[in-house]
Amino acid sequence: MTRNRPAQPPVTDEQAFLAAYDAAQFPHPSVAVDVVLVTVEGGSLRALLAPRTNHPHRGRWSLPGSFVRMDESLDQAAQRVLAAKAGQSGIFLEQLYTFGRPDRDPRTRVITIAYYALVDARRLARREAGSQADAGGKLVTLEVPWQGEHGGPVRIVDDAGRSLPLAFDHADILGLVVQRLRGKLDYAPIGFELLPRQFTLRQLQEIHETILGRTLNKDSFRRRLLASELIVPTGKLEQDVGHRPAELYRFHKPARSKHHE
Amino acid sequence: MTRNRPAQPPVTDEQAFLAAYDAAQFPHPSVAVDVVLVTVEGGSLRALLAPRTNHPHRGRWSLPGSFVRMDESLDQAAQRVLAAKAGQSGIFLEQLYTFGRPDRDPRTRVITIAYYALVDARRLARREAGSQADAGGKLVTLEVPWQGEHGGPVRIVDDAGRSLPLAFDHADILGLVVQRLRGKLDYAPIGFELLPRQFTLRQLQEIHETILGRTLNKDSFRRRLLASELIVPTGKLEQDVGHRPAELYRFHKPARSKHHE
DNA sequence: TGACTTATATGTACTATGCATATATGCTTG
DNA sequence: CAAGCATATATGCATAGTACATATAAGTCA
Repeated sequence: MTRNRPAQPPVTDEQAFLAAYDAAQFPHPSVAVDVVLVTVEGGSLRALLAPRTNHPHRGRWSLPGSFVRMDESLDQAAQRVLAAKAGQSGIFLEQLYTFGRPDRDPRTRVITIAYYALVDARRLARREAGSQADAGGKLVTLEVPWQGEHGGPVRIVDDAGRSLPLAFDHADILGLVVQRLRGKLDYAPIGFELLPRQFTLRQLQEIHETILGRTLNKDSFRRRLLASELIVPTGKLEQDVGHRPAELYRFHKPARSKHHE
Repeated sequence: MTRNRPAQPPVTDEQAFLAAYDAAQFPHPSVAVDVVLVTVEGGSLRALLAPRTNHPHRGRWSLPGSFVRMDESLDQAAQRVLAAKAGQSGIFLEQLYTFGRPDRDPRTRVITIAYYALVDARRLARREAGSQADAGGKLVTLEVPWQGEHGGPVRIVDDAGRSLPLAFDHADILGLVVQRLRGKLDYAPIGFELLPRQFTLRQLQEIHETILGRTLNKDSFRRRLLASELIVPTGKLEQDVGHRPAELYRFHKPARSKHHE
């Protein structure tokens, strides 16, 4: 260990340090999860946020989150937040990235594991109307000021088009969600998570276009999806559309499985 | 700091809970970083691990890691580990995933943010010989028992081909590294990180084939790389190869930038 | 019934890729 | 020093995927 380190504990051998480690003698950071609940509505990406009612960053908008309890996994903590703040369960939820700048929360050191969740807009609206589990949360529109997978923070605007201030580093978290969605879209079946069980190809294409922030070629999109065997036709047609109705499809999960923690 | 909480705090409103939150009254998990230092050598993926000398999982092999200090970022903690355990700095280092199963460490709750680092095998060998910063760490070979991006844990074997036992959930961490590398390889310039500054196309192809675990078409690989403008010819040729020498190229960083925390 | 709108199908040019073949070049060996 | 060797580099061609254009089908609505 040639590196000169500050006065910190005299660690000459890290293995010995780990063995002698006493949870009570060393300051621990707080650990939280923040969840970005994403949906697509009216050609826009939308996320659930709430204005802060207390001290740091009062009035600025922040993501639903919670500290991680000692007896739950990170995934369980994120599911708990999702259930408490949005009344949602059983939906797509995946770890995004862990944010840990020492000064990201002025009160104390808080490391947060960010998650993102995807849900059909209609289902979210139904649930939100049924119970008031939202606790002040609102769906706001995401404005992405960059193209492709360049990355960077995003802005949020309310339904009147006014820009809203964001708390902590939540603009970065939202930006990374968009970057991740754009990157995963063409190799992972995530578009389906934002639609009802049955949907038309046009609806799926609009989901993709909204996420990517650009238009797609209709024929190529059709052929690619139909050839992918990710979707199967139901034989049913959409109803009450004022023109020739399109066939309804449903998602057919691929055979290969993911494996994580 | 009490370990077991009496009754869970009466959380009816999460905002109020956050405001009333006192860092000292609530048990915090320990937070660590683990670093997977990856290199490619002799057609195999290799990673730096060390046998544990103490209590839990004594004798099993584990990744270099450290607890996160209160005044450093997660990236800084990972860099510190890399410098202390491998004598490496200024190399590619990126966050992988955060592992937090409550029982992943039998001593206490430890949440670990896993990083992976990529380095040229020759550079690693040079540095390792120069200083003995390794502290018991050894390069072991990764055996990947799955194809493509299917995912799953991996095995490690020593230079004699013997399988070695892994500590904690480190088999999962290593597996996710391989999965991530395979996924990123064809859209992110990571192959170059495993080569010296100047390299031949053949060398780069061997890096890709080792990571992907399958052979690639030589001509397609050539054309795709040359068309990508990620590499520029140096005009120099490789030396002492016993056959016609190939031209040496160097990596030319693309204009677009990444943006993270 | 016919106009309208969108879905669905077909055709064509272009591009990327896999595969095969031909040529170039530094090194090795007799 | 010349011939052979091994690999690099270049070229040609068939195939697959995609962008773009056009044609046909099928519901709705006046």
